[in-house]
Amino acid sequence: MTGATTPARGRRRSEQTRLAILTAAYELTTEVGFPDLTIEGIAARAGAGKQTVYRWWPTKADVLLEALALKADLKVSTADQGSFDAELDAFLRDSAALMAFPGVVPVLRSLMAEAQRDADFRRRFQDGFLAKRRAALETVVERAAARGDKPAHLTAAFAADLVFGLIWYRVLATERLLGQDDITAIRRLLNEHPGEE
Amino acid sequence: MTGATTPARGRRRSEQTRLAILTAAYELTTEVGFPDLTIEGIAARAGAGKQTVYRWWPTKADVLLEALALKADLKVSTADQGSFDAELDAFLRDSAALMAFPGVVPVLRSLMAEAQRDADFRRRFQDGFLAKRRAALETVVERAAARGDKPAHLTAAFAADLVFGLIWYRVLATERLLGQDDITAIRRLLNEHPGEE
DNA sequence: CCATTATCGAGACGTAACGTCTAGAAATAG
DNA sequence: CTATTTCTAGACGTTACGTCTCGATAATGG
Repeated sequence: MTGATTPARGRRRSEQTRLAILTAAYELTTEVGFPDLTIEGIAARAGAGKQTVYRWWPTKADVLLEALALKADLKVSTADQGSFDAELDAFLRDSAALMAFPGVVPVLRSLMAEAQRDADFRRRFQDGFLAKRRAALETVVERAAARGDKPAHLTAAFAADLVFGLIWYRVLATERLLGQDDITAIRRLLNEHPGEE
Repeated sequence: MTGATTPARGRRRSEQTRLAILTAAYELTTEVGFPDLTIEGIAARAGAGKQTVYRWWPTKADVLLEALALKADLKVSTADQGSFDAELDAFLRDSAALMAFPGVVPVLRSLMAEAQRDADFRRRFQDGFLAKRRAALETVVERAAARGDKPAHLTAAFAADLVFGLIWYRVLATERLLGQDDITAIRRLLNEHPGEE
């Protein structure tokens, strides 16, 4: 039913308008903050009609979620680097780099906050962002397991909970960002081998 | 100036009304959710005037923060148990128990979300909740250090980031709560000793 | 080349909650 | 009894919401 059907006739969606809306949303968020961000404001700044925004995005948070992908480099390194530790290091550096993008941290805060308020957006945020990041890190751990490189007792899911937990807690509850010392500490922690088994 | 002065004359603040407001806020949140929670609704349910709520609390989130302390047992065990591992276990069990209180998880989500939107509340939430929890866990780690019980390379601050990171990430980004297996995994991870130094 | 269809910008509309403010009753202290 | 403070109750203007209407603009199909 809802397949990739119907090229359809009629006027096509304007890519230029789409980009203008995403850019306006991202910039406005850094200027006035997410709570004072309004669909009306986004449309006005983008030179678009309010209806145009409502047609394509259900909420302002969804606009911002898509704008994030446009503004920041969301690529994470999962390439085989030979060892678990090297791939973990690459992953952590990429994550730190992402959050160094101007405006990314406030946007991440806003999106996670909105995910607590709106159950529908929560699902879209999970699928469109959180799950992808998790999958990347879990890939690294699972490859380590296949290689016989993985510390005992460390599951992919638990490793992801730990790493993303640390990152998100820093973002949401503190002012400290992920630094080189943190990366070192995480690598040391996840690479330790208990004597047993 | 703003000391603990002035017993003052005039009518005293009604403790009964205060409790009615806190209870109403807590119950309403579980019923309609934080976004649809309104000061008007709280006042109406409590049989209080809107002005009475505004007089004592700056935002609805502050009402809920105080209601949380009223409804849930916020005590965390930091008593000396002889070993780092035993105290860590007690702390984690207490944390899991707190979140098993009915309604606590949704309230925690709402408060953390609100802390992202309102910088002033963010500070009050830090001081009135987050910092206290951190201090409890850091006490445990520091006592372990004094005892010579603490794993090398583990700082109190980093341990707190890890543990609270895991807990909060679970609450905010997943549906899984802290279980016995998680407690076991954390204890194992934080008690491992690298060979060096 | 014309009818059809979908998108576009612009803005009017009723609704809902906001936070402030006023008013009079109730409680407490000197 | 007088001054002071909190209490419930509700009116008030403001603001953004999401929906809806409108005429214009593009793209397709016959």
